[in-house]
Amino acid sequence: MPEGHTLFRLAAALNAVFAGRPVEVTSPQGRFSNSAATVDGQVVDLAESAGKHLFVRFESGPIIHVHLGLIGVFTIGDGDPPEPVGAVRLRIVSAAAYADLRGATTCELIDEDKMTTILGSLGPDPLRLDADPDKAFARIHTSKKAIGALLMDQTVLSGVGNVYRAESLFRARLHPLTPGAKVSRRRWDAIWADLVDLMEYGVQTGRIDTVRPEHEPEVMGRAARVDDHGGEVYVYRRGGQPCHVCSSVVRTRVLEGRNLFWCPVCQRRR
DNA sequence: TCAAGATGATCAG
DNA sequence: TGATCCTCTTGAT
Repeated sequence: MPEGHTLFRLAAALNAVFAGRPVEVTSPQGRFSNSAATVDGQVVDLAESAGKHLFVRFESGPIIHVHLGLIGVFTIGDGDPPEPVGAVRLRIVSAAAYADLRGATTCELIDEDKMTTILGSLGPDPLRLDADPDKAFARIHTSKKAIGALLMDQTVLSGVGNVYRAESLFRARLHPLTPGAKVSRRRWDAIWADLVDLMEYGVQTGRIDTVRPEHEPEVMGRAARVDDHGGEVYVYRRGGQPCHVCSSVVRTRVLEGRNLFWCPVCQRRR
């Protein structure tokens, strides 16, 4: 259930149990069997994330590339693995731990060149130290598309999903249908800095909390958890409910196939 | 018990 | 833009 912070945490968790160790790699479901056999028994070098992509490198060269998509889940456990439950596409097992992958959009074995191609297709990731927000602004600044759509475009910016989109635009008090070309440099710098802050918090806690005491203390008492995927939020999945800040009814509509949420007063169109 | 919807992305038309 | 992939949770029946 991924936005960028989920993948970042996942890479760290996989490194903690598998990096530098030989692992058994299987595909109980069968769809990854041939590729699994190629790396079965090999030593894991390093797991790393970029945007919503996850890469598990093996010392012998091959790389497992995973994209969880909308519904994929990678679970990690200690000790001996249980009998596979459901469709386990990929299972990695070491002497002390195991990891099961289910429901992923992508699970494939790739080489260094393919990984370079994938990384090259992605916009800057707010969680990576080498990320360059100028690259994203260059795309946004010249686009007629809505900023709400541009933030979700992984070639513009990587790792941001529907929750961070809705919440970062609310926190910037920016209407999601504002054309990219009308977003000023100053505005963009503030959104980027906020995304870095929100996503680093997400890495630390495993939750998406965008209403936080240090940001807006007066709102804390009114904010309510939406569900377990995240924490206290301003507008995400709150369509039809009152805005925590101004009490206006939070709006919702579908934009490019994804649900969009905003407050029509706090995020007034200009 | 069952259907719908969900933090995503790709492909066809 | 809609269909599709795939799994899990939630809410309706």
